[in-house]
Amino acid sequence: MTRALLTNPPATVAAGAPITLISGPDVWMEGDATLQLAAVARLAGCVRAAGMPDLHPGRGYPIGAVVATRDVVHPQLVGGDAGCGARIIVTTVERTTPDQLDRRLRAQFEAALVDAADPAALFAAAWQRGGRGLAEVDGLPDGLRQLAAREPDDDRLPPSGDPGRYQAGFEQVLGTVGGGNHFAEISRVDDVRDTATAAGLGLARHALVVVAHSGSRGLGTALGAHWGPRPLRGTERDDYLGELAGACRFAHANRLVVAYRLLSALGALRDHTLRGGFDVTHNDVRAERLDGGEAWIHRKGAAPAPAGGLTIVLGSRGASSWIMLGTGAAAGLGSVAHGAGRKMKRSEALAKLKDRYRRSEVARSTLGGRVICDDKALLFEEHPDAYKAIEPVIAALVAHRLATRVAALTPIVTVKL
DNA sequence: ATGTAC
Repeated sequence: MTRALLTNPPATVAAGAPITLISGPDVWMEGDATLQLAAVARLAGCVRAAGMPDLHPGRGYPIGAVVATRDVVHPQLVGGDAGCGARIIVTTVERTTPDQLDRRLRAQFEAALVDAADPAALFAAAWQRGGRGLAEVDGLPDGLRQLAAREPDDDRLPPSGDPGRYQAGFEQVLGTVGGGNHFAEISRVDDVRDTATAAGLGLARHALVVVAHSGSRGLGTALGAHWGPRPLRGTERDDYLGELAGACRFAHANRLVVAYRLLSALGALRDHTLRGGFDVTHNDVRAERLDGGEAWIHRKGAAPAPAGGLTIVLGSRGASSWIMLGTGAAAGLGSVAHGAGRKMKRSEALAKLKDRYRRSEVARSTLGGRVICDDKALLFEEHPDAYKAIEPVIAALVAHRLATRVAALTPIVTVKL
């Protein structure tokens, strides 16, 4: 059965909803992950499931999966890191002074954002309007407010439910990266494959791009704890979706503040040094068209890739990220992988790599980039060796026509503070 | 992934 799952083109597995596995040559997939995907396809209301080439085992449910349901929504298929995603902003800056940049990055990420702003107003702005909301909050740095004013409003359903349940202190985490695979990064455009699309983003070879990969931090965990592991229907489902909308907007605001901090350290906050950018959420559930009807599309570690939509597949500090252009292909449920995907569990990576590398080696990547991280365990847990190779993942997405390549970004400095 | 407890 595992062998059948790993065939290419995609295989369909009996029992439960049809599953499409987006795999290809040299894409490693752990058997446990495909078993988890098969289990997901048997959940209440499930009509389709897709495994992306970064599929790997999660807690109960796999990461790198897209699950379509009718009527029922499963909060567990979004996970505790609800609203997590990636944000990029393109600059015209080409040069940095490494030591000065390190100092500036530390200063940015170690400073408190909220000192001068009213906490309740800050939380409400992020929950209600995401990054755009920060433009209206008094007391925030001018550069951040100007960056926020450039943001379009979110087109998803408006937040509802009870934000009062969650607003105790979460504004404190706005602008923080978090742990695990989250990072803030300055990277360089080193390979442009689609010049027209790249030009639309203002993206030119050698230019520096800031990348923020983070989520709603403790807020998503609180949401998951409140709603629990059961399927939701009717008004309960709608209340959850309203609160998820708030958490997703909060996560978007968080990534914008992280991007602001990177741009600030880089000295790229002026109008003439800023180009385009975009933000994608890869842990989410939303209503989308499917087979002529509407379905709830759950994404857990899968980035939306609608026809003509920009998206990003995140590399590691030892591998490039790829900006891609979606096709909206039904086979992938309008999605792509969110990254290379883990090859080793965190505990396994720590145990194996501690003996393989010195600590001075893990703070530097094979691509010449630097890592700013004070957590020794995290340096090993998130080492590039703990991840699959990115190139076969991108090649599989292209071969299955889920997206096309726009440009590759090579990490220069990765911040995990 | 996270905040907190062990």
